[in-house]
Amino acid sequence: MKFQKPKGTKDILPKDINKWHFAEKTVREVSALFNFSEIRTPTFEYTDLFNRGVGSETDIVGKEMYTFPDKGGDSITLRPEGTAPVMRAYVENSMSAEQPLHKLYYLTSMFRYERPQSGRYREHSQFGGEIIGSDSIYTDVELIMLAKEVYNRLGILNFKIKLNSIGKSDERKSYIETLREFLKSNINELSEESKKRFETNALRILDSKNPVDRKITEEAPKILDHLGSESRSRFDMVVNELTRLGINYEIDFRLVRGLDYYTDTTFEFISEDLGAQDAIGGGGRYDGLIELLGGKPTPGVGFGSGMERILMVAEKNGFEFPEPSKPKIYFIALNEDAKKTAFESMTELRKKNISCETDLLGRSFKAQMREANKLECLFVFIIGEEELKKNKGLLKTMSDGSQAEVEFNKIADYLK
RNA sequence: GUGAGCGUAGUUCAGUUGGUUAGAACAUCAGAUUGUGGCUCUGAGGGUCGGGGGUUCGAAUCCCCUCGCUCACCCCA
Repeated sequence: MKFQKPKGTKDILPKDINKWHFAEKTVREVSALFNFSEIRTPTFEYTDLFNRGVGSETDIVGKEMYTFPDKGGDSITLRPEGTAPVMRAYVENSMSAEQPLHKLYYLTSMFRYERPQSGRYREHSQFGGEIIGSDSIYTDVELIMLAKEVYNRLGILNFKIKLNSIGKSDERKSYIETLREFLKSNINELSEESKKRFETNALRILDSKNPVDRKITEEAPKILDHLGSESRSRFDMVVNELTRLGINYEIDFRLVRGLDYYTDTTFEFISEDLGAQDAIGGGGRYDGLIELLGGKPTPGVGFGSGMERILMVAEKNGFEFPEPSKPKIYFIALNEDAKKTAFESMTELRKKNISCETDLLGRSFKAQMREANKLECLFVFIIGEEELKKNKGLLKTMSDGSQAEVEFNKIADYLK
């Protein structure tokens, strides 16, 4: 095999494409239902956007980015996540001047240089939503509802919603001190990774999968108990509203998220039908991000959700995707003149939005019939020498085998 | 970056303690009296057994290297 696709990428072949089309259509329909508008940003950005926006201490920026110098010497990075680019576009295009509130969604590829495994690719497709300009608790709630609706429409019902709040930046800072104080006595027992994090990003020790780490952090002070009263009551209001709307969730003190821009509410959608990579979506508030990127202080909240993972869960649940459309009528032409006539008729039918197909391999009558049958065409239109003489072809209905003589320019009238 | 498992036709897989031209099913294509599909029957094409090196009279099978895939760690969607 001479050429192979790069590691962690995939070809989506025709036999699978209808699943993608349906999932994408669902995302767009539900987004419209919630009055979200699509935004498209470039596939690559200047590297600095992610260094500043996502945080240089995060793993995504620290070790997972596709970064390279372009021919002019600028450092370019393939977009590893959706929020920072959208916020950059929001600021750069002065979108706040048009209207105070924006509800945006995207559906596009993300790139991360990681070792592939189940549910993880180097290029993967993500849909996400962002609400910019409001700090209302209803924005948090609405995003969760949006994601949930998309999942539900793809037959995904058995997922958990995990919630937490990591408060404002100063609250988080002081909590981290509290956490460090607590961990200090056990620091030697922590995993190597967590030891490093003790200095750089102690919060992340909470979401370590290492059993020893987890045991130690089980008894750690909870961030929810260390929030200011405003942040705490805001979180309670989000939770109460979700309860009122009948949404099931669980509060998880370990849910701290790996991107630096998050504040207050964080949430994740977890499916038990996946392997180790079990998050089908996640997000949270990022009230400081826009200011960090040079805009006016503006609140925001958003989430991202992996299309491959969504499709995996949908398939595992046996969701029945709609069948791809088949040509309605197959033209069997038995000689050159017949072929010309067939193409005239097909041109007319296609103008009328009727899908049709004919043989392009010069195969026998029988083989063409088989092909029509395999394509599940409802009709076959046969043109041979006799038909050309009569100026009428044979329209065969495949379901019952009946045939009728039909003029070449009147076929559409007979297709019901 | 670390670890484990796995690479045989398009696909799913057989392949006996190393032994002759590497098999099956499905799929593909072509026929089964001349211009008619599904079912059935017959036949055909398709593999440098991931690649390279080694051991051996002889390697798909044993050893080494390499590439790839898969899963897990890490991290995240």
